[in-house]
Amino acid sequence: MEKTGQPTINDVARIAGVSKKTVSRVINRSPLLNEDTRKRVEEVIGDLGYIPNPQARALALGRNFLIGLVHDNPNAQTVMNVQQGMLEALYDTEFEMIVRPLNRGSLTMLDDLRHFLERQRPFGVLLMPPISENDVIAKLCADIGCRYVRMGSTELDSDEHMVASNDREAVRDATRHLIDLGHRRIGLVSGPHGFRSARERRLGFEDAMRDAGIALPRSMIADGDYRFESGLVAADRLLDVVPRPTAIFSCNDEMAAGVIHAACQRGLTVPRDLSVIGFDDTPIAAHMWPPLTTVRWPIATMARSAALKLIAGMTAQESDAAVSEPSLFRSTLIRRASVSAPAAE
Amino acid sequence: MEKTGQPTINDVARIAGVSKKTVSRVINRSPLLNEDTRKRVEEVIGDLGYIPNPQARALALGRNFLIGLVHDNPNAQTVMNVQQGMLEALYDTEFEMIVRPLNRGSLTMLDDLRHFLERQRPFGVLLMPPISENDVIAKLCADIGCRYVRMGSTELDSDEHMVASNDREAVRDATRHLIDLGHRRIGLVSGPHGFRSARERRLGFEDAMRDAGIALPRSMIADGDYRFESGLVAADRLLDVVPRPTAIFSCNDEMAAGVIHAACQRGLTVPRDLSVIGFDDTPIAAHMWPPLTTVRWPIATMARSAALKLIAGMTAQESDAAVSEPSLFRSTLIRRASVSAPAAE
DNA sequence: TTGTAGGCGTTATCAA
DNA sequence: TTGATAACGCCTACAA
Repeated sequence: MEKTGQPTINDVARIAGVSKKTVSRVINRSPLLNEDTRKRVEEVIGDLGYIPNPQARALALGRNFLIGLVHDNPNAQTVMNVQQGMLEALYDTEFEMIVRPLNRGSLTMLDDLRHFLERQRPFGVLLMPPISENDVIAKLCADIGCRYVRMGSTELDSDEHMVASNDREAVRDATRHLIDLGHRRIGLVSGPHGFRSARERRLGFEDAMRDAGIALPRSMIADGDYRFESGLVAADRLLDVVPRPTAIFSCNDEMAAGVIHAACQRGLTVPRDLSVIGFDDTPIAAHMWPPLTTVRWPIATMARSAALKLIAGMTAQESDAAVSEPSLFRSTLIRRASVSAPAAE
Repeated sequence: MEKTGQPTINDVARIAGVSKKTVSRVINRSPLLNEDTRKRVEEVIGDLGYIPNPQARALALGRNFLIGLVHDNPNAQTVMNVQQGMLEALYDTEFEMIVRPLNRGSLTMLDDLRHFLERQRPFGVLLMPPISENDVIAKLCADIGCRYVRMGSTELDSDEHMVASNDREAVRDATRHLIDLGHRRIGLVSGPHGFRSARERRLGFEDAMRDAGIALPRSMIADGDYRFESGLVAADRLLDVVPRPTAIFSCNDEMAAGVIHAACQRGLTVPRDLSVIGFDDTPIAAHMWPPLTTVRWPIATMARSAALKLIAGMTAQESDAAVSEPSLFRSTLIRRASVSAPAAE
């Protein structure tokens, strides 16, 4: 039992009257094993409550059982959803989740990541947007020899390295919903420059407006950074325009909350005076007043799928099922109370 | 350089012309080392880009460099804040954060945790409320020999194992604020049974009411579970009471959002018809309309301090500074727009 | 101040 | 189908 109190493979081998290697074979489900031997060893394992030491395995195998979540996401709920999805995939496997936030602004970001990967040598990493959009980062992972899967708003990499959503199309649909209701002056609160998702969503918005033959003056587009305050400021700008927009599409829910906040501050009523649509469908969307019409972004499902891709072929039960994890996920419009037809003028 | 491409301690030793042990001493900052030798070895380390293999160290030392975050918290923002605080403490150390959610409802929860601790053998774990309140869990950690620090709403353990906030007092102050403004019919949306924080907060509420000599009928207390929906339901019950309460204290922000939601659904205006106070000061508090008066709970700071306690004495720069991490943190009232004096009747 | 020998718990190699 | 032996990369004890 040694000093740690934990039984080791040696204890099992000795008591079962077999060699270490045989025990090892039992643990790793080797096919070439006598049934009787296996039974006997498994019994001893059960009696002793033996648990293979992950550190020792990691050393011997040259890789550990940690899946890293690398992110630099401003939205807490989004990060949590991703964590939850990952953990679902990792549940009942030998893998654990290790979280590594990165600071996009920092000059040392790349070094930080390299340092993390080289030191910790995780089995694989899940790259969250917006970091996932950076090809340099993906290349760094590849060079170091660390598996990776990127989550993104469009396909940026080969299937095995990618899980994507159809943001552009989803936003197009959402915008068309506003247009169908009769809105013509529709404002956009965009996401930050450098975010691929921001670009895709903006393109979707522009698609819909163009398709409907509606002019889109520059004054109807205000830049945001996916944070509440930026939504507030952007909405203030848009609502200053005369004539006022009758609807605003915000590139995420948090900024949409800012938009509604700004409207309330001016004494406007949503949706009577202003319709608002967000993106994400984080819990806040359903919780705010009025409940927010938004695009449901299946980020948790995507993360789960991404994690399964990462460990594909490593787990007993999944084998190649995981290889066929889907790579494209559809976002859909969730209609709630923040949208109505524009008031007659 | 071996097959992995990574240089090992052997490479460094060979090239520097010293023994492995000497290199090891350099890595671990052993005091008994010739300055020249150290310089020479460090140079080789730099040239090679050598990084000690954590798995090998973990095996040799019998412990790894993972700090676990064990939680079963319904609030995403709270969990993220804790993660952020932990990571701040772990920044620039050799420790990494590994996240382990637990399912309080599940019968296998204790086994799950035991399994996690025995398999992974984290260096230490941070226990978040509400599971941190469970003495059985703390005992399990102690028995297994895993360091732990509990975060809680009152002192549940000795200083080295505890980081606490003063919820009862903070809620007493918040409630008194309502009373001072003239409110007499004040409702309470409580937290779930079994949560120590829920109990402390409720006691604080009752303290204030009793101190002010205000009767507290059972109808003015509605049970919640810290989730939005429960706040909605609880508020509906409270607002059905005749005469209506003029203010509601909610034991967390998320439920407070539910309270405001319920009020809006009835056409009531906050704070004119109903004052609301929450607890936590999560971002949603400032983002909702009207901005929520709430109690700021310094959970990220607490988590940072807890993590520092965990690794106290393990880091070079901190040495014993971390031992003196504070154990009690004060929550304070943040006044925003969801509270006013009650309307004249 | 530095080096040698042995061990941490597991897996891989290759022979039996 | 099994087992002896040698890695894996680092650390501790003890010796020099």
